[in-house]
Amino acid sequence: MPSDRTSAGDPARTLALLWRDPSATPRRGPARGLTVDAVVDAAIALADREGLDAVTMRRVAQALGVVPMTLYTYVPGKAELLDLMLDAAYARMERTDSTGEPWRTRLAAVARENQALFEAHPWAVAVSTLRPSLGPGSIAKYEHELAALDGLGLRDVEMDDCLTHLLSFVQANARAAIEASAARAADGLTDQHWWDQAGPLLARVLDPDAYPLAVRVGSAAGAARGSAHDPGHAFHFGLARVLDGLAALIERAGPTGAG
Amino acid sequence: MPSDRTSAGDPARTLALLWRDPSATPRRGPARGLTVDAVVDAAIALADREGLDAVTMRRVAQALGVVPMTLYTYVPGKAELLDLMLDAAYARMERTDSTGEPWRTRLAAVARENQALFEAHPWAVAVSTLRPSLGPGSIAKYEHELAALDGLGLRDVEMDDCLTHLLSFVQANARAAIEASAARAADGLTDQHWWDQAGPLLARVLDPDAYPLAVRVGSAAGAARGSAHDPGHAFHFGLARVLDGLAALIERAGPTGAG
DNA sequence: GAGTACACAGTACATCGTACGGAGTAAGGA
DNA sequence: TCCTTACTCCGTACGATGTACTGTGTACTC
Repeated sequence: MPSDRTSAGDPARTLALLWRDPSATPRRGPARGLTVDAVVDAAIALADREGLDAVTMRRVAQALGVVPMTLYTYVPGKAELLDLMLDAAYARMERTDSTGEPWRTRLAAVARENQALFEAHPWAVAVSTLRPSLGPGSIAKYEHELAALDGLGLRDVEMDDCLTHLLSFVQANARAAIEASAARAADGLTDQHWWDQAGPLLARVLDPDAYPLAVRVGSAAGAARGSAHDPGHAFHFGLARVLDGLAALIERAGPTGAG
Repeated sequence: MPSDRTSAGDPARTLALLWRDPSATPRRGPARGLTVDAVVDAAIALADREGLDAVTMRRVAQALGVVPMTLYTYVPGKAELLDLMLDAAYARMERTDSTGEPWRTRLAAVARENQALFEAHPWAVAVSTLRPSLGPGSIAKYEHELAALDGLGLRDVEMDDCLTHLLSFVQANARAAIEASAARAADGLTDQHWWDQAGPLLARVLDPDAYPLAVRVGSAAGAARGSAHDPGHAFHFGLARVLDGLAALIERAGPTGAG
């Protein structure tokens, strides 16, 4: 499988595809039986239902009733298909209008929108690169999210820095949540079963004298996660920290439109 | 390729392997020609030199002068090999002693150690799950890093929260840096070349009236990144934000050992 | 000394992305 | 009008992956 997630192909071609540029649709030959959107939608549906691993050219083609190679007349390769999927997901994100709200409320809304994206489309965190692919979805999302940082007295570069910082937190948090639930699902082990298996060795090897903090804090954290605990705890905690961290910058910049 | 990065195998077996438990080494039969460490080291060397994609069972075996299937007498599967690689990398991290320093200095040191890990072993960000696999390397790392948060008046769970928050920032930052440089290397395009190709369409489609903030801020950010600019800018910016965010929590908790 | 548990090799299979070539179709220029 | 050309769609095929399975020979245990 030569070069999967590299997107090394002609960037102009990929951009034209992302923007559905007419130059990308042919003028001659038989009518097409499908559309790029149909391919992308089928791939997204598959990824939503069965995860990113299920998105193979064969399975997507099967869902559309065509033979695998047919997809290549719509899309240069799988990497570009993934780019298109992500941009489509971006384009369809809900964008709450929070103009007039204080900046913390606005940024919290942005964070929650992105969290919702990753909750609805867990595959998006694996595809997302944080380097926007400059499709219409990315740009619309970027524009919307920058609005939450506008009028705070930040310089342009700082606005981008702050947004990147916020989004990278949400993505890291989503990634952790997804991997945790994937690990739980992969080995169909209940926590009890897991401890029965791993406990004896762990108890022998995790010497509280050698690792006092790790054992104490680790078991406290494990107990907190394991018991009936707010599942979105890490998100709330982290978001509060991120906003506090930005506050030091924003409130120094000048409360022009801070509300 | 059934089930790659799932680590679904027997957790006890994996743990025994991580801790090099004697129960994992056999008592009968011919002497082994290799060791688990030799396999892990070969895999790490390969990953360091050619990236994680080059780490295939065949290539690792080749580097060791054995046939691919031989590796399976040392390691249950590839997923476990990756776990072992990560834990070995954790174990070998430099751990600067910063006791006595103020907490910001201590946490900054932790952040830099992790950044150095990802710089030396870029594959580690792809393997790392933020859910520690409980190997000796993970535990030693956890113990060391918790020490930077000890004596600040934080509850145990908060210590874990803060550390997770800090590490997840470093990892997200490293991921972005790696993907950026990978994208630059993948298509051997210079930035100039890229703009020649993509510029015309982009100029036509990125209407400043439709996306005023995106165009303005995006080009400012792009110019800042493109020109002679501190390459670690995002790290410094983000770290400062993270520490400011934790400060609100830590300094409220009580400056017991804040220095 | 017998039986067992193991190391190591070789072959084989399912799965992946996609290169390649052929058959048929519709638009553009003569 | 017809031929060329550009295109769609299909089928086959290739190299690569992780690893299950099946020997064959070795060294420890009783």
